[in-house]
Amino acid sequence: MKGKATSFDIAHYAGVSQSTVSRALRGSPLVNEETRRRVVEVARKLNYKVDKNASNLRAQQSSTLAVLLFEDPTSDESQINPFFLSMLGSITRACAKSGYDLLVSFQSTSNDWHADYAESHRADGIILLGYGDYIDYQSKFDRLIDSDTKFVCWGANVEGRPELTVSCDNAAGGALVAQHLIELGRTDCAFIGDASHHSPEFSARFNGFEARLQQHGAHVSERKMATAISTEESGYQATKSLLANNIKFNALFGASDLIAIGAIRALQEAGLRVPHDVSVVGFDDLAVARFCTPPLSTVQQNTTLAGQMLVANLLNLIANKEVDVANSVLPPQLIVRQSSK
Amino acid sequence: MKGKATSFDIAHYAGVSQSTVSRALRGSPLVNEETRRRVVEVARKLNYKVDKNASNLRAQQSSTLAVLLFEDPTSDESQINPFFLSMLGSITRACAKSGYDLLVSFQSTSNDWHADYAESHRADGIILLGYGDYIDYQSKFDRLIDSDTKFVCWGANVEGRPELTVSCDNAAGGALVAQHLIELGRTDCAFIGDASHHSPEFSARFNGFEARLQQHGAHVSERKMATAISTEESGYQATKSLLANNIKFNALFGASDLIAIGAIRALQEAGLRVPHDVSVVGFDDLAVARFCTPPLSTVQQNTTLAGQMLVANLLNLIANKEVDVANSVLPPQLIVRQSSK
DNA sequence: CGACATTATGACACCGGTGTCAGGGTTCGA
DNA sequence: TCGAACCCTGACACCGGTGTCATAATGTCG
Repeated sequence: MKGKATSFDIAHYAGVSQSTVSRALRGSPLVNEETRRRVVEVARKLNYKVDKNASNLRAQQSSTLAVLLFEDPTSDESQINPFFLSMLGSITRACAKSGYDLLVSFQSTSNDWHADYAESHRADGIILLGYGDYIDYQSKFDRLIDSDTKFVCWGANVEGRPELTVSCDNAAGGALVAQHLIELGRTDCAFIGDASHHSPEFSARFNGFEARLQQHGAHVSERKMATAISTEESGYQATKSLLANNIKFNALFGASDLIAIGAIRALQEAGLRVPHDVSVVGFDDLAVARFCTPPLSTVQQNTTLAGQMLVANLLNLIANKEVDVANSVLPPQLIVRQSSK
Repeated sequence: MKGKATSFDIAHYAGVSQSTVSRALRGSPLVNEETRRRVVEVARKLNYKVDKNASNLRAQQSSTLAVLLFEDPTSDESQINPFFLSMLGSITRACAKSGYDLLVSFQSTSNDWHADYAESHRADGIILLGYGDYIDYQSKFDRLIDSDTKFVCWGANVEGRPELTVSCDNAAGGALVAQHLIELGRTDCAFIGDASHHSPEFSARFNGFEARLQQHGAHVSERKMATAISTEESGYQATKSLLANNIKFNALFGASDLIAIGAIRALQEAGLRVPHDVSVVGFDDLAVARFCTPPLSTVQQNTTLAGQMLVANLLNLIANKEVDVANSVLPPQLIVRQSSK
């Protein structure tokens, strides 16, 4: 036997037609139990595996999903945000459970990625991951919708299409942080992140935070906000610039854990004690949060659930079934550790 | 135009045959420049994308690699070892650079994964990642070799086939740690990990460590060794059991960062100060290492280079080209932080 | 016992490309 | 003017499955 065995080989050895082999192996009820046993046996012996390319070509589907990871072009090329890595892990598992394969790809935000994966039939659907520029995305969403590509997106809302998004309730998360700081009596807050419309997730966190503060007569003054992307370095620099301008505060909310960790470094370098002088809270609950100094209070996003939800919703879209929109906004959870006392 | 455009559609609108379309789009020198321009133009307008399934079927290759991640069945299901996640990131990038797609899959060690991905033509080659049971692997390697599947493996050696492995020079890394502790005058060492043949990487680290110690008249006594897999919890438990037996030491080498971080927790809980009472060194240089308390001294494995090497070697195997065996053992680098003073 | 339903199977077209081969048209040298 | 060489193009078989349709074999019932 040269090369791999085909269904014709199996047919030959089992003394049936190729059609019957195909049916037998896919559990068609049209084939006699006895015949099936014989076919399966021969297939096992010849170590036969269905050729996915042939099968997918004919069936016009791929049993494959694609994950596209977008990275902030300004962030460090070599390091991938651990939050998305953890998400990737849970997506992979969820895919496996559903019998789908997973293609992974990194895309720089500027890339002309389009709907390539789906249009070339490499994947049945696409999952988009990344903190990114909301404006820039919208046109790409349109392109995907135009070409009737099935996709779901983490975080960013697709205008008028709630079924395409799975996200954490960022505003509720921000509110949890505010509530926590209020209870600690630390309402003179700084915010490091990006409250503008460029970053829908960060701004939602900020808005929820600010709204809750205002309910208690506090608020974040413009002066105490600094812009950062989700890296330790960026959080460090942003905080440093606040301190350099001699801005005072007794609490700091970092829009992501990496930002908060960078902020802590800046604070400590400036001789401020965390949490004694400044309470710090992050967002994400990365594995790092537990181990850093001091252990970081943060808002946990349930990545396992998020991954399952993304995959489940995408599969529903592909099957033209109803998507559970109500449960696609995941509840965040406050994790209090030493950094906020 | 219902459904996606095919090469026949392009042919129709460009006024040429389907064969010419195929040739034109793949840059065949057989096609006239003027004709090619016309075809490309029409293809762009109709938003045509080559169907990968058809193309792969005919060409009998997939331009896809698969990564199989093995996890210790005893480790926490929900958390993926960050070291491999980081590796995954660099592999993804290396793949993209070579124009290959990447399939990602998790496998429990017990799984009957076999050569499925390659045999069903879903991937041209396979990358194996994971700390695992060496014995268990060997039979699976045989299976892969038997079916002539192209694969490379991180860490574990494939008997007599050095071209199939990319690894860090674990022994050299262990030696670096020993040297460092010797210079600190901390030669009364504990080792947490697995020095048995079950874990080729951990035992290589231990052996290099022990050998260097012995060159300086020291060594690790049997009593000061405890077995752990690569999780924080396991490192914590193992260290705790040593301490419970009242074993004393002034240095501790954790076979991985997660182990070392767990060890630090156990030490601190027991009232021991790191590094004042015990110097702790890990292995991997996870992102966490920099942020934990105290920042962890460790041996860095260059995951970026490792990913590139894995992909490059695999592509060479697929193309039946020579593999750069000499450079497939990557040099480790000692990173000294506070945990070892 | 003939009409008809039921079950199991084979033949065959088809999915959308790729590679081979044959042939039409032009140019160039003899 | 004729043939060889060259360039470009189209026709067609083929990759390895899947789904449809036709049909043979067996069973059921009036």
